[in-house]
Amino acid sequence: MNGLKSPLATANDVARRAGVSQSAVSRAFTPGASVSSVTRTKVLEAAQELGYRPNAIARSLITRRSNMVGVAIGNLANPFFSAALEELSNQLGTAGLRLLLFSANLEAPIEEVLQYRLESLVMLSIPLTSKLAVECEAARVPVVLFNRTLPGSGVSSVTGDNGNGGRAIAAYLLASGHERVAFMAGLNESSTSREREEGFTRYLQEQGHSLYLREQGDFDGATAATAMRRLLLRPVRPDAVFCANDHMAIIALQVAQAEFGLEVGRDISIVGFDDVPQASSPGVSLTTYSQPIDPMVKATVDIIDRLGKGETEPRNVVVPGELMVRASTRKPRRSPQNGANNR
Amino acid sequence: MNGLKSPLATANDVARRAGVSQSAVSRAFTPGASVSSVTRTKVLEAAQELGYRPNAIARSLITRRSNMVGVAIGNLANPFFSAALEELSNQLGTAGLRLLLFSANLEAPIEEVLQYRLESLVMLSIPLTSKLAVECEAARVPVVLFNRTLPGSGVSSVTGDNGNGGRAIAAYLLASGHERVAFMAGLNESSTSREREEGFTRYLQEQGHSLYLREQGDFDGATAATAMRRLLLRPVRPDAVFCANDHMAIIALQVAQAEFGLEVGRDISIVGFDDVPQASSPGVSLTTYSQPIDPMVKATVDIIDRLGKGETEPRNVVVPGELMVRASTRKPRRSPQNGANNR
DNA sequence: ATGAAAGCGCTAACAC
DNA sequence: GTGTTAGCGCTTTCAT
Repeated sequence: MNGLKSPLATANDVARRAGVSQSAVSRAFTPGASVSSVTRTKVLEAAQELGYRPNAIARSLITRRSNMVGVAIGNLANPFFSAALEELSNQLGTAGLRLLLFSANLEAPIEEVLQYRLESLVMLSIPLTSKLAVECEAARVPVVLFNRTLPGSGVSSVTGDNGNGGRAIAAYLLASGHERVAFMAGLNESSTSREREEGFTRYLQEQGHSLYLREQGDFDGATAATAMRRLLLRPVRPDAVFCANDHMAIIALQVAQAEFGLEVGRDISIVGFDDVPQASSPGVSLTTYSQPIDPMVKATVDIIDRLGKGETEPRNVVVPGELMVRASTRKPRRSPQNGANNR
Repeated sequence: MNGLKSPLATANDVARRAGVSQSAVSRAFTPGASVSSVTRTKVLEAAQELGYRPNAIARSLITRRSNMVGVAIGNLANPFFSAALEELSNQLGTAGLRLLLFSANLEAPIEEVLQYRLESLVMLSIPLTSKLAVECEAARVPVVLFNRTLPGSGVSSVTGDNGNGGRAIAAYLLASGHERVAFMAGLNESSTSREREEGFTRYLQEQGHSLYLREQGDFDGATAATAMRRLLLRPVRPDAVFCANDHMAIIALQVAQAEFGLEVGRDISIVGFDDVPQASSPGVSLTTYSQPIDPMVKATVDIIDRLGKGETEPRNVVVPGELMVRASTRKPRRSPQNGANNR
C-alpha cells in the first residue's frame, strides 16, 4: 500500500519489522524448516505489509541450484513441437522447475544460457552438435534429447517408437493391398526420420516387397509440397505415401486433393507420423502412428528429476505409440487384390 | 580436459591461475571494462584451461538485473501464438534477454516466477487478471500485453489492427455481393474478438446492412466445429462467415467441405484473421486479415527495452495488417447481384 | 590499469 | 526453535 518507489523489501527489512532475526524470515519461507507457527505468522504478516517476496536469484546463488531447465527449440511451426513445448511448460512448472526457452539457431544465447546453472538442457527435436555437447559437459549441464537419439553417446533421450511405428505402417499398407509405396523422408541427419524409414523399409523387404519411390523432404512445409508434386507427376504414381511426419503428410494430402484432384483414401493413401491434433480434424482425417506427448514429456521430466538427484546414468526411453487408422488410407480387404488400376 | 568432477571453476580460481586479481577476471569478461589486452589474454587463457564461465546468477544478484523476460502462454495450439513465441524467442535472444516461459493456467509458477527480478512480463494473448496486475506491480515487474489490450489500465500492449481489419473484411464481403454474413466470435472476454467484431458490424451498419447470424466460439478447435455446424444447419444458410481468427476459420472451412460438401469460395465464403502459415497452404487458401508477427514482436521487444531503460510511460502499439484475398471467398463483381440462389 | 575490500540477498551450519 | 556467523560468486567503488 505504501512505498511505491522504494527499493524492494529484503528479508532484513521483514526481520526488523517482525522483530525477529533475518534467518527466521528465511525459515518462514522455507517449506519444512523448523519455525514455530507464531514466528511464522509474524514474519508472513510483516512480509505481506512490505510486499516482500524472496529473491530467487540470491537463493539460487547459495543453494547452487537455479531450478531452471533450458529448452532449445528449432521450429515451432510443427504442431507436434508446440504441443510438446506447452506440455513441457506445464509439467516443469508443476515440478517446481522454470523453463528457460531459447532458439537453437542463435549462437549467442546458447553460450549465455549455460551461464545459468541449468538443471538440465532439453533439445526439443533438434540435433546435439558435438561442440554443444562439449560445452554442456564443461558447464556440467546434462542434456536430454527429446524426439532425437544420439546412440552410443551416453546422452539421455526420449522418443516415440519410430522403428515399430514404421513397421506398423508398412504392415498396414501391405495388408490393405498397396503395391507401390513411397517414402517421404525428413531431414537426413535426423535419427527420427532414419529410424522410421528403417522400420518401414525393413518390413517391406521382409515381406518380399521393396520401396517404390523415395523423396527427400525436410520435415517442413514447402519442401513437402514439392516432394509430393514430384511423386504425383510420375508416369505411374505411387498408391501410398508414408511421410516421415504429420506436418509433411498434411501438406502432401492437400497437394493431392487441391492440385491433383485425387480423393485421398481411394485414389491414393497417405500416412503420417505423430498424430498431431490436426490429423484427426474433419478435413484431414490422416492415418498416422501416434507419439503420445503426455508420457513422452513425463519421461523427460522424470529424467531431469533423477539427474537433479545426482543420478548420472543416462536413460533412453522409447514411448510406445499406436497406429491410428483414419480415412486417408484404403481399408484392408479380405483377399489381397491385384488392383493396379488407378488412372 | 582435466578435473571432470571437480567443482566448477570460479573467478577466483582463474585469478590465481592467471596471476591476477579476481577483479581483473571480472573486468576481462565485462565488455568495455578497462583492462590491458595483455591481462585480458592471460585471463582468457586461464579461463579456457579451467573451463570457466561467469556465473550469471551471481552477476544478477549484484547488478540487480536478471536479463530475463517472463512470457505467459495460454494455448500454443493456435499457430499464431506458436509463431509469435518463436519470434519472441529469437528477438529477445538477439537483444541479450532470456525468455522464461510459463503456463498462465498454473497458479504456482506465476507466483514463483515473480521471485526472479524479471525485466518484464509478456502476456501472450491471455488476459491480465487484476490479481496478477497487482502482484506484478508489487514485484515491480512491468507487464506487456501481446495481442490483447486493457484500455485505461496504463498497461502497455501490442496488437494487430483489429478494428480496421474487421472493417476491411466487412467491406470486402459486401463488395463481393454477400447478403447474409455471420460472425463467429472468439472468447467473449477477449478484447481481440470484441474489437474485430465491433469493426465488422459497425461497417455493416454504416452500409445499411446488419449481421445475419452470430455464433459464440472460443478461438479454439472443438467449439468452432460445433458453431459452424449450427450455422450450416440453418434453413437459410449464411453466404459468408467471418471467424474471429484463422484457427477457427480453418476448422470451419473443413467442416463446410468435408461434412456439408460445400465448395468454399463458391457456395459459401469464409474469412479468418491472423494470416497464419496454414492459411496460404494449397488446401486451405483462406482469405484473412494479417497480423504481421515480425513487427509485432519488434514493438514488444522495443517496449521492453524502453522499460529496462527506466521509461515508465505505457505504450499501446497497433500494428497495421492487410487483407489477404484468397480462394475461400467469392470475388467481387462489377455490378452487385441479388444472388440468394444457393442450395 | 590494477588490487583490496565491501557487499548484492539469501541459506546453512553452528551454538545456544 | 532461534539468533549469530559465514559465505555463495560475482561487480563495483576506492585507492594506488
